[in-house]
Amino acid sequence: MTELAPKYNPADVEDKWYAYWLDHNLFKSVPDAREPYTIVIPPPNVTGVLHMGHMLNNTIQDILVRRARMMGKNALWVPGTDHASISTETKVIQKLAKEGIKKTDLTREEFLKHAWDWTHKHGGIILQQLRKLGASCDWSRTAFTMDEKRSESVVKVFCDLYDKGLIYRGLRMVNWDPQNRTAISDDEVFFEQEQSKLYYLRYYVADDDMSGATGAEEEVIHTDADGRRYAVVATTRPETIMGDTAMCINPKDPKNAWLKGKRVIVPLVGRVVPVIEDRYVDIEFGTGCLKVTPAHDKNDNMLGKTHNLETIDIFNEDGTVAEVAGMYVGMDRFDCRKAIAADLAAAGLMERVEDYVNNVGLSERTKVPIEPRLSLQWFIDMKHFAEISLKPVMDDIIRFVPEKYKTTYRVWLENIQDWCISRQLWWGHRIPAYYYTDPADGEEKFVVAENIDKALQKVHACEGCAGLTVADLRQDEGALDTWFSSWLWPITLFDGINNPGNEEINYYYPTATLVTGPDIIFFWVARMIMAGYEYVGKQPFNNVYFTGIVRDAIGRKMSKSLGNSPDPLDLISTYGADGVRMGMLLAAPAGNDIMYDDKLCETGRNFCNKIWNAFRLVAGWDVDASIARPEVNLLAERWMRARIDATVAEVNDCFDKFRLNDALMAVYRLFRDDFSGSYLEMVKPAYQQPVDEKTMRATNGFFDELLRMLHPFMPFITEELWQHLADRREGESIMYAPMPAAAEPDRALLDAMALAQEVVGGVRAVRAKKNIPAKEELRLLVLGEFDATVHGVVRKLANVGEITVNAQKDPAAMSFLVGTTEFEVPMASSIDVEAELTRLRKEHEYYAGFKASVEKKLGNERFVSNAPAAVVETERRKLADAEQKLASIAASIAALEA
RNA sequence: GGGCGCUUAGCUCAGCUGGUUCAGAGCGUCUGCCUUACAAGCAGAGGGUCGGGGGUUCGAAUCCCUCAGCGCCCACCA
Repeated sequence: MTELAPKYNPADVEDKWYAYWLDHNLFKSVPDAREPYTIVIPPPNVTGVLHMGHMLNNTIQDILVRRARMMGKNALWVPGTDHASISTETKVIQKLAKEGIKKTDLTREEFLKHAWDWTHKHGGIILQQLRKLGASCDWSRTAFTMDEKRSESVVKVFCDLYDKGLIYRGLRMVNWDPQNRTAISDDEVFFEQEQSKLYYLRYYVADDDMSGATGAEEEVIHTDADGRRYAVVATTRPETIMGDTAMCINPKDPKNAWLKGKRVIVPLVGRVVPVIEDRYVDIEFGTGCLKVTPAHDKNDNMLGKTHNLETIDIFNEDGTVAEVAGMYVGMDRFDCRKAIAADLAAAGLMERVEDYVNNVGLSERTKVPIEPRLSLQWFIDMKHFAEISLKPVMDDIIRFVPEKYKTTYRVWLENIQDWCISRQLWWGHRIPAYYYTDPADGEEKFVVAENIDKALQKVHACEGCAGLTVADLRQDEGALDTWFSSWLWPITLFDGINNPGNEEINYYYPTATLVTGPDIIFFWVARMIMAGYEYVGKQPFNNVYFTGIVRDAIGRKMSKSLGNSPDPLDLISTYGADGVRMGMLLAAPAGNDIMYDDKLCETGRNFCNKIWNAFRLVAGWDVDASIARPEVNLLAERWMRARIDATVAEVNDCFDKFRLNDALMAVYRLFRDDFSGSYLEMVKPAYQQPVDEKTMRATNGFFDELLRMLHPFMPFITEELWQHLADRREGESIMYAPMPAAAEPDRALLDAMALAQEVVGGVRAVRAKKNIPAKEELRLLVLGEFDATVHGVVRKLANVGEITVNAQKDPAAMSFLVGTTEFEVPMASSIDVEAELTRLRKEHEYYAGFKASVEKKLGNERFVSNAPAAVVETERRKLADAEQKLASIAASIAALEA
């Protein structure tokens, strides 16, 4: 046995064992006869770095996988990364910009080369970091959402859904990101409150014949100095007036009734537009008059459709004013707002400006205000998918933990919108649609096909198109939403799209548990469920464990700008991977936000040290085969056995409920309090004395079991010590040692020991109170019975010599109650009679009060007749106990007073 | 505007199909110990009228109503 350092040093062991696990292929899984247990990693951004959210998430996954492995399952954790199209493309553009290169100066191929270079340079760093955490992923399976297999699958699925009529191309109002010049889905928009202005603009009535106005209404009709009448429209976006094609009022709005059937003149622009009526307009808001710009607002677009209005798109892709606007051309939309506001004011067309707080939609990636924009995009019809994916979750075929997210999920599905899957980006899966000009009518048409050759075949099938060649086809320039590949992840990892029904997909799918954040329940979780049913006909996972959001100690979200997010690798080097894992888990009940604090990792590190030192103690014992096992050691063994049995059951229950932090806490207490604090103290031989063989064997056996129970949580230290514990073969690992199985614990013994421990606590409290050193042996008097089998425990743990049962009261003793029995520790020196009397009287008062409340309860006829017999019975027992205690305390008081 | 959830010890939380002396855990705090496994430790102690109010019940942290405060999600009124 080599010398063990007095402190655990994680750096000495972590890399060593990780390399060992890799060298012996211990993370590897191939289908076999065992039951599978599969987890697919939520693929992090390929160019991302590890943050605290990943730490939490991946710690949990590793715990689940390691435990399953030790429970005899064929456990597989598949790692991989996501190409994250918008995020990566943005980063590449920024990087190129620093080099003075503009994306628009590059061809698609050139740009993609830069993007791939970038991906190769930064890609996979995060997976390297996961190794530091101890992640037991089967790295041989590392996948990428844009690698060959995944890409092929994505294209296949697109074509299939198109053929099924579930994908369509349409001109729709989409969320446009003018910085990246791409459409984004509704889910990629977030709203922020903004301090803005509400501009009140004059819309003069055209061809005013002064009709329609009568009586009281006159009061609200605006008239200028020349007597011309006008309506006032409140808007936050005056820059869109060039796109106005109507003004809208509520048909039930009396104050604007005079405008009915009139036409008004768009200020500055001079365009004459009709006044339309629609109940959509809120009478109370502003003046009740709404300018309608069908090209630049979702609701306006809806009005445009209903009322057949012209649509004038006045913005370019980059958010500058387009040619058709006729004025302010080329100006940025926000500069234009300022300019137009000034011009309106100068022209006397601005009634007033008010401060106004409104919600502005921003692009999640670029943080730029999105521009509602009409464009041709690809969509998935979601009705079908919503139908197939609701029931399995509501029926718990897929179990959500915590359950509250079922409601969130249901509500989203019930209000689902079609999914815009096209992005005007290059980094991603290119949309497999091919455009061509039909020679017959000169119109542009398209086909959807897996590749250009198949596309050409389809084109040839059309009448009159036989003469077209590959050169006549143009592939769609757009790419697919990243989630269009992620939603296939649990399938494509086992090649279930390209090769349906293959051995791997049949074996590993459905996966066991998905561990992810609730923030991507719609983006990802819901869509995987849809794809799972559509393409495999089964749920992609049986459980979804939603982690919380990691926040700092005062509840703020971790963010780079706040600088409140610790670097996970720094944490690992400070506290050790095991310490950090424990820290993450300690504060992480499923679904609740977790308040992260370095303190938690410190607790983890301290615990590692505890384990380490317990091992040092045991490892330092010499065995002497000739000595007999002390009686108390046998008792300690039986008790430890029972404690482990009870805890295994508790841990199993916690895992069933995904209460991982409670599971860890149970094992933590088992090791620290029961094993280290009690068991080892009970069996520990005197200093430099040898230990008997049986005790040694039992202790090592317990240690082995405890290490196994701890291993999923703290893989490194447990492997290190487990290897020390016995001669292991090369390649052997605790990773595959069986998890202790549940057994019925010896409850009677647990109860007896609990009592003994209370007595130990009582004696120790006396010591603390009277400042008696632990080394000084004490005597113990029991005024009644005390189970003789546990006397040895009290002797050893409380350093008590003689224990006298059914003893006579000693007036010069410190006393305490355990249950209804009084225990006394005789004092060598005299005791502080007054202090002791005060304490006893206080105690007497408490029990008297308690007794009174129980008596009151039992005196209540309705309680006795209504409550279940068992409940009444416990009350009776409480009363009897209280009476006995009171008698005992009263006797002590009397003895002292005498 | 719609929905979900939360409020229990100084902090983070558990308990909540009502009834074991039910008010708990971890961390922190306080006191005493450098007792040769561990001061990253040991022993002991203190600490909450379970957010306020009302109701149901023999009995409420637990069920109902209401008020207050906080958080999240969805929608996005120009």
